[in-house]
Amino acid sequence: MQIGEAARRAGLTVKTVRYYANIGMVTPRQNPDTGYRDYDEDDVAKLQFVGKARRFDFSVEECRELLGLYEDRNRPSREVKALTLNKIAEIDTRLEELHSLKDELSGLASSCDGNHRPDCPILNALSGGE
Amino acid sequence: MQIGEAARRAGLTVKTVRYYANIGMVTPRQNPDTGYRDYDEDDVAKLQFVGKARRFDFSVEECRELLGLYEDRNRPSREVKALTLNKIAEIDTRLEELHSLKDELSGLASSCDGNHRPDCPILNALSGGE
DNA sequence: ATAAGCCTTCCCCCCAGGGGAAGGTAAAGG
DNA sequence: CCTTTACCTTCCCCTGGGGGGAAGGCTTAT
Repeated sequence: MQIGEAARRAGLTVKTVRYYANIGMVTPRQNPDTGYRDYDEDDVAKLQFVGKARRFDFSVEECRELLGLYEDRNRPSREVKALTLNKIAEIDTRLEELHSLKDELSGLASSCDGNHRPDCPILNALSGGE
Repeated sequence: MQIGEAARRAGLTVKTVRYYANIGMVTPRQNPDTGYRDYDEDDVAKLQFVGKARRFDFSVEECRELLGLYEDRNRPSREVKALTLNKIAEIDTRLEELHSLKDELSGLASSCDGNHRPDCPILNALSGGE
């Protein structure tokens, strides 16, 4: 099938699918007559796989790794689990950062009247010494 | 003072300070003899302000806006508070996304034995139809 | 004289594609 | 048979927020 239908079936944009072909992640055959990319069911399955992994916040490089494991029928599940736990740890770190950021901003916002007068504790905090 | 000391005092890199000059955010005078950028105390204060706002996850464009409010001695604090509440809402959204992402990944990870055998529920979930 | 330590502009790099131009191809309708 | 429409191709520039480094210029200290 052509790239448009493959993209539709995988729930991705044509641009994205073409990008994955360019970086060698999902490489379809090429129709020698038209020069068009020619996707089969296997390619679509890989595109769906990558699309889903991306939605799980795996980077493109991590997706490439997962795809390698996915295609290797004999790899130990340990490797996949390690990647997943790693990703969870990253998410945890980011969650903590965002939590403390939110706490600080919330503190500032609640100390600011938000009225028509120019005095503003938020700006004072931003301009104050570290 | 030269850019190096201004950067040091603001806790930023020279590259960053030069970037802020290029995009017109903090624009020092220019020494006509050497062509070097020439920062005064006011510039350093602005750099510190922007550096701090960046650490609070404000984008460069938002920093520019905050800086404008900071320099306007008569603006209502309302405007600053609105920007801050907006940023808090963004952070909340991202927090929710990351939380549900973590829940899903954690569920997958706990269902995977992580042993030497190839069967892996994580990959099955990623390849399963959405 | 030369090395160190500043500064300048200029250009390419990251990520994960998006937007759009210029041009080839295929199928359907008039 | 011709045209419109809907595909597809490659190519290049754009995003954010700078980082890395080249090539070159200026003082100052040794």
